[in-house]
Amino acid sequence: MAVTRRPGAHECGIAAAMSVIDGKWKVSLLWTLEQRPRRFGELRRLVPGVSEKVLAAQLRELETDGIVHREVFDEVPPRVEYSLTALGQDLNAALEPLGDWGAKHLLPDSA
Amino acid sequence: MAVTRRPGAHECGIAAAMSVIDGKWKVSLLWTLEQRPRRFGELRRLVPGVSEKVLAAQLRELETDGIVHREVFDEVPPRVEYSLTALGQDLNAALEPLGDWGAKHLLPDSA
DNA sequence: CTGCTCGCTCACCTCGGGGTAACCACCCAC
DNA sequence: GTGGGTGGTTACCCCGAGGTGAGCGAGCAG
Repeated sequence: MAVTRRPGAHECGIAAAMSVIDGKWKVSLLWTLEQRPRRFGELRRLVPGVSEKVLAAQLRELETDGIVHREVFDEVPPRVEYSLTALGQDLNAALEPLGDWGAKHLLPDSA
Repeated sequence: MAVTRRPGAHECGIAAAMSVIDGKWKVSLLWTLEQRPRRFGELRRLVPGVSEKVLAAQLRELETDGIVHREVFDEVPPRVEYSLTALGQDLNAALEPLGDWGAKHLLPDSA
């Protein structure tokens, strides 16, 4: 979304956070990785609709932002596992109120 | 951002919430309106960089989503005031943890 | 008559995020 | 040799959010 940041209490914090979760699939990835570490192809299957290119790109962005950890196992066939860092888990926790708000006020029946 | 929504606990809630705050200037608007109701031109000045077209569009989206209230005063020169609804105030509150997270972990010095 | 403010709307263009498909190296099974 | 699965990279295209500038209708100041 590329939210514009202006000085101000925690609005700048929001802008910074938004820039980190900016990307069509990042929240889905965050949420999927919350459960347990996943492999690349696993993520591709669990997040239907994402292309390999964009999946790789957004995972890399999350990695450079310190949200996910990427671990390469030198096996054959090659294996790569992505997992949430502590920072990523904090981020997911910080997203919960927003999810609750959305579920409460926007979804047809959250009974 | 147009976050993709898939079934799941409150991830769909997050996706719904994200679709509401999706727009380059919406969080800034939310934050500016949090303080007090504002007029159109006032918002344009307080949120530097936004164009009139996009300001009008995003305000209208926020209005149809029930986040802001638009009140027209039949004066001359014309006056229009935008304010947060209760729903909008709830949304801002739900965004606070995210802002705190961003301020804490992403901003250079939040001391 | 001209110009200014206010709150928009409209037509036009740009730019980049994301989609599509092909390709890579490696190894195994058939 | 052919196909499949691993985890990617690369080139190319498309579309839509957002930026730009103009206009508009009313009224008041000069």
